Amino acid sequence: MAAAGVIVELGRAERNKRDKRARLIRAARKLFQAKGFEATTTSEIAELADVAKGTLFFHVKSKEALLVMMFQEDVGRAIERAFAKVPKAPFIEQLIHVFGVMLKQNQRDLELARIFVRELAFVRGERHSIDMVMEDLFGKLSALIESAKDRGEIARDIDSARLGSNLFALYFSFLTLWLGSGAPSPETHRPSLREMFELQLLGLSPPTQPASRTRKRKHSAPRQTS
Amino acid sequence: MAAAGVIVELGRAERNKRDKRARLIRAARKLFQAKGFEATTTSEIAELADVAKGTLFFHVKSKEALLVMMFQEDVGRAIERAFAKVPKAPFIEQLIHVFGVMLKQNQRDLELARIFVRELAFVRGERHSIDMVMEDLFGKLSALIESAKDRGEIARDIDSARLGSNLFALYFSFLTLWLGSGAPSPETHRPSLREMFELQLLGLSPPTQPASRTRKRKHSAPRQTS
DNA sequence: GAACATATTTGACTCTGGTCAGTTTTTGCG
DNA sequence: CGCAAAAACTGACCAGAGTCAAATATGTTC
Repeated sequence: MAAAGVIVELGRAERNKRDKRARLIRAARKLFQAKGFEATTTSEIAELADVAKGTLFFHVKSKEALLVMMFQEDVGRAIERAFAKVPKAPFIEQLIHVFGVMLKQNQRDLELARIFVRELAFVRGERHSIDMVMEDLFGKLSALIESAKDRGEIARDIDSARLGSNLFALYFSFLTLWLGSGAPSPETHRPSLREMFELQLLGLSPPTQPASRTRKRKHSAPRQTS
Repeated sequence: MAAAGVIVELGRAERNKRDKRARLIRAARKLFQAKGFEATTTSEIAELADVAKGTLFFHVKSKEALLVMMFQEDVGRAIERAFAKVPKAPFIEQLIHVFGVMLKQNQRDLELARIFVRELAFVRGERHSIDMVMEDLFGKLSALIESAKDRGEIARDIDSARLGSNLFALYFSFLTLWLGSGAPSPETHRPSLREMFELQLLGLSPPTQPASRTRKRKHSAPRQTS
């Protein structure tokens, strides 16, 4: 099949099946980013990917699914990036850093982000993918929590996975509400992500050392808004 | 207008403007519940409401908006119901009760609930409505928290509004994830809503009384699943 | 390599959400 | 009233997502 001869004439034909999906996503990305989600038609995507419209829908369930796949890649990369250089700072600051990166990622294109989040609760069919990314994030979050335990910032008897999932839940709601009221910058009067995290973390520090119950402080962390 | 004569011939004509919207929502509800969201066409809704399709879109922005409005009513009512008889029990139980009612409400029709949640992050345009319901819920939640403070279950220096918003955030994420994996009953291995709440509430009790730091207990609340 | 089975591709076609120019109704005012 | 401006209404129309029967490519077996 890939022996000597025909290397030029192949055009559409050689690219094997596994590529198709990637090609479609790439085409979709380019168009979505250039013209926006609504303004891009599935026919255009198919054309740019050099396949017929029917083929597109043979590989992908819907236009939205395309957007979700594309975001999956981006979010995955954002997670890598975020965890690649977690600051050596109090746990709360590390959280703000990590989720700050995620937030910034979404901020790149509000329309797309909004649709992505919207579809999250929907993704029936594609069993894995989304869960993959989720899995990954949760794992890394747990690790972060574990080391916070080592530093004595968080009590040992707290379940890391559980705490990670709560923190993510807070982030997710914040993101949703944020996108819902479509403001590019931080936001209205709603509590900030930092405040939400602080409240969750309150009282999770170990009882060991002296002055363990440090609740009274209104805020405490150094600046660096979010 | 409504004097002696014409009472029979009036058909479409008398129902004044304020009714229109309600009529449309009622028609939509009937059809959505009978045939499902996708299967119902906007033409059908318009017909059942006895107006032209164009009129429907003059009053309502989109098919989805109709669903959201309808759910708004239902959710509002569910909140009333939930807070009408909050059990005289530990705060966590009260929470489970309240959000349990909400969850059950959504369980009535998974497809519709899914779409409702999906649109929540979107509702641009209709400034109020959704926020109204939100406002209401937050207020009632705060009150609940306040009385928990009075009972000494929660420290006074915790901001009620803030805690309420965190609890809601946890609920919202749980609901989204729950609907996302479309299981009518509780769910997979994901943490339960109760567990999420417990972790948030951990360490928020006042330092006053003895044995304040009750963390070690794995679970603690009396049964009554959710 | 013939004959059959299965997987992929295609584009004409359908169906429906949403629009819009034009018409009817309501309102405001001298 | 008479009349003009605004609001509400209408249904023919359109664009574009998603379908499907037929065509083609790929794989398998003897």
